[in-house]
Amino acid sequence: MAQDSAGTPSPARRTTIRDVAAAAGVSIATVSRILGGTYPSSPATRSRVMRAVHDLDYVVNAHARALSGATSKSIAIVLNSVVSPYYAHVAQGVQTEAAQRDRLCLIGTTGGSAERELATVRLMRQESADAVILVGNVIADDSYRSRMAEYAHALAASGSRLVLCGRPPLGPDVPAVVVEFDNTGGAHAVTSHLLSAGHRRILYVGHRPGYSTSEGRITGYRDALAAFGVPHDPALELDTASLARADGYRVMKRYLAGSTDFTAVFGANDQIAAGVRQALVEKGLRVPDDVSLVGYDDLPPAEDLGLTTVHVPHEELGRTAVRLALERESDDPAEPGHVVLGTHIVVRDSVRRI
Amino acid sequence: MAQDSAGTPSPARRTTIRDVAAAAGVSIATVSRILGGTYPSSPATRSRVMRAVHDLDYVVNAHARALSGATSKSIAIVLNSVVSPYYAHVAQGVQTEAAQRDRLCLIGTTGGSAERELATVRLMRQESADAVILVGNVIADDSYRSRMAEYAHALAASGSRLVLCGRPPLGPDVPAVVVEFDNTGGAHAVTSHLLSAGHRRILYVGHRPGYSTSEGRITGYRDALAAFGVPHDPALELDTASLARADGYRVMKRYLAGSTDFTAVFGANDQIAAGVRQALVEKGLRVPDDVSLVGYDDLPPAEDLGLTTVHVPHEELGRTAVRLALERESDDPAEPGHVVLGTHIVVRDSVRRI
DNA sequence: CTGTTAGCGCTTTCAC
DNA sequence: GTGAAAGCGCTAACAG
Repeated sequence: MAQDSAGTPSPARRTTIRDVAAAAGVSIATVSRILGGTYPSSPATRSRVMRAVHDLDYVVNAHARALSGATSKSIAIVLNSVVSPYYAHVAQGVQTEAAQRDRLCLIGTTGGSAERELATVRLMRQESADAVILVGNVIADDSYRSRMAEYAHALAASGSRLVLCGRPPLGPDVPAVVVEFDNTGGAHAVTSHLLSAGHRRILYVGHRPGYSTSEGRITGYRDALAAFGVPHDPALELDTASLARADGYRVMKRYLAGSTDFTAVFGANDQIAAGVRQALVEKGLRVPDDVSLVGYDDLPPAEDLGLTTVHVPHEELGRTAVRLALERESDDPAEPGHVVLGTHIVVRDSVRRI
Repeated sequence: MAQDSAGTPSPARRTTIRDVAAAAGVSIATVSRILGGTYPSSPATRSRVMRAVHDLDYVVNAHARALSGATSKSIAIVLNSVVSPYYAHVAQGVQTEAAQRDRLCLIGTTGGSAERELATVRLMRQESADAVILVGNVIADDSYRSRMAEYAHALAASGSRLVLCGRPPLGPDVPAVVVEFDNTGGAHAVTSHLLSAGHRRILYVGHRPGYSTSEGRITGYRDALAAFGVPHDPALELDTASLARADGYRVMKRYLAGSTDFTAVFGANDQIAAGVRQALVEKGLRVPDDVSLVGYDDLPPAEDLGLTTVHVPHEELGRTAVRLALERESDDPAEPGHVVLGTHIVVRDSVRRI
């Protein structure tokens, strides 16, 4: 009797190219060529092969294909978390662009831990991803810089590349491409918007010293103030530990207990602005009647709150990251590989002229 | 002169296990075993190998490893989009649990297109993912059922498995596991909450006939009404095309033009509720003073709006999906593989007793 | 304990 | 046009 005839169903074995070849009565080389596309073949053979493929519901083994030299096709994205709208939108952009270029998307989250980031990047290296895209805000200290340089070189050494999103560039000797937003410009624009409406005492809530994004935004704020000849008052700049709504609420509440010497608030992002708004409302101050409020990012809950804010093209960031990573493959490596995406202000209903 | 000595940098070749073996002066088998862990080896050899691995910054080639039989380690998740908070939270859960089990997470979005779903599932098959997790709301028609059965069998045939999240089960002959929420129970609970507060004319906004989730929720609504002896009035059930905020707004606005014969609104989800709220406010009706409002999901913007809603453990859904998929590997296949996750009501400040 | 060797499934020269 | 055969990098029997 035939082997494997007994009751135990043989543990699922994937149908291989060999099965297809046998079914079509051709060699595996022929099957490979026909499936590969660009290759001459007789219509008769071709249809027999295709029929076998269909009947057997054959799909290639991506691992075998990758191993045998065919360029692998995957983009890796590494971020803090997927639930934050900021990251989610960037991830969506990455995924969309990757799919359009017929590439698989590998995803890993780090929860902000450098250790998990390292592990994740290593994992992506194992998978030989075409590119590894790192997203997110970070303190650009020496430890960060050397870690990134390490990633960049390791990836470059195996023909992959590192893309940094919303993070500061690393220097010319590091083989990484950077895509970021114009934080300073956007912050300058909204601050000017407030200043034009007559506001002079503008609270900045949610600064996080050291974080490049934060530094960029507060610089725009200060520059705009200076441009309008408004003296800089450090007491109006409130730091927070995170950019979560709760922090905006907490810090604003505490400040309100001491002083109300301001007419407008600039939240470092929309979440902070939402928290600020809550604190104001609880204090009996209405937006925009009593206090004007602006945010940054144009993500939920900006629209729900009718918040004037700065629109940031998050999804475009993701797409650009993929595009850059892939296009630079054939490019000359002399190019800087640093792109800054513009932002624009979105006027809703949270600012009042005084 | 040596080959490859000229200017052109040889196209990045990844360092292989052979390089490590050579550097450490051992065979590749030894390297493989030492890196594999569970295997005896002399400390001396071991340290030499580890040193070489470190010096060369070697990482295994996941494709080669997968090809040579070592069980691949990846979980695929397929969803409409990552930017919707609903999907984002589920994805986060999947990713977290996958990482904990030391597995890579592949992600694909379909934008709701069946065609792209098919393509994505095929892609995941090529990658030989341990499991393919399909998330999201869907009309459970025959076309859907046969498509899922096809996926399930194809995946099962190659030792993988299909997991359906928030979708109806397929029947006992289809090798798929299902994880969903108790939509009916949650809807029953919030509706009862409104009824207990004295409301009798309760508008249900956002029904989508045919969608299993929607059917479950409206059933809970109707059952609760019946339990309180309130007659069912079909005119109070408003359909929408999607569950987007804009649809809630539009439908509510239209309804308000004709009638205001209700004291409470149940939004099919929080987004719908947010739109409803906007329409109410524009009409001069305040929440909860004039109209009570509840939602479903407990996702943003529920908290911002102080919305009483039903908390749904989205992240847990993702984790459970991974757990089920992986644990059933060794399990007996007789088990149904159908899990229903419970929900609970979250009382905030959008319901008033009358 | 360590080395040799045979594949895993596929692509790709090289012959025919 | 098509087939035969040589690897891709790794793991897992087999020897030693």
